[in-house]
Amino acid sequence: MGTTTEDQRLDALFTALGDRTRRDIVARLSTGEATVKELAEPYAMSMQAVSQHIRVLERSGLISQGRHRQTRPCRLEPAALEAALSWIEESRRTWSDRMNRLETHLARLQERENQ
Amino acid sequence: MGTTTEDQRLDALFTALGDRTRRDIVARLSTGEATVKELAEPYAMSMQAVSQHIRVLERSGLISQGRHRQTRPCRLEPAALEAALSWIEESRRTWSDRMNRLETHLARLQERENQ
DNA sequence: CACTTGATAAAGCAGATGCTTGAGTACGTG
DNA sequence: CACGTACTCAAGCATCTGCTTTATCAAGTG
Repeated sequence: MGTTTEDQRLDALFTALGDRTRRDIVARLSTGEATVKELAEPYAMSMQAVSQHIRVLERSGLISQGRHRQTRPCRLEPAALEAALSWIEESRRTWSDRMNRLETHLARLQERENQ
Repeated sequence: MGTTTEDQRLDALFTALGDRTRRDIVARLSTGEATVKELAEPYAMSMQAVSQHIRVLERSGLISQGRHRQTRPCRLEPAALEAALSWIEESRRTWSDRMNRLETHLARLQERENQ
């Protein structure tokens, strides 16, 4: 558990998702592949800026880029999303386990009081 | 859907999770409350630095701080975790829906070919 | 070939981030 | 009251980010 490499992986993942533009891009790619130009179209910023966001997303493992003619189509890598999901779910599970223990503990205390 | 405020909320959430120390703190708090001093103990950095991480987590809604004597106990706010989870699950759902459609489409094409 | 299109590379810059140290505050204890 | 403890506030600083612009490259098109 908790190796440094895994930490770096999660750093890159969550940092990548911590930007509105990049979340937009991920959401867009969840509906299918798209080229850099297509991804850049909705934004006021330059295509270079979007290209840099794509680099961040690629380094995080969230997307990958292929080659087709003069374009570089981007596609979502859902495995990376799963990694982020898993981390959150682990924390949630730990928290709710503890809540359940507290609950049963309190229930027992109350039972004794009512006897 | 997709209001600016919700975007800012998600920015804060994912950015907060994009740091190893802050994820550590969240994981630690999923097992129960802790004071700033207790949270700072495992790290080489100053308590002030940890206090600043806590501020970031608080602004993101992931944790909240109370007061008890001279300490400020921190507790996890699981609702914020759920918000992050939901965003990821939405993207995943969109992606897998599309995959299912592609699958059935390909199956149909193959059926016709085999006739 | 010259020219356009889709994209990356590189440099520069304003602003954010993660830490530090030093000072201040609030509560509790001798 | 003086002192210790648990913290926050504030300023400073190195580094990182998110963008820009200019330059370059690779793949089609006239």
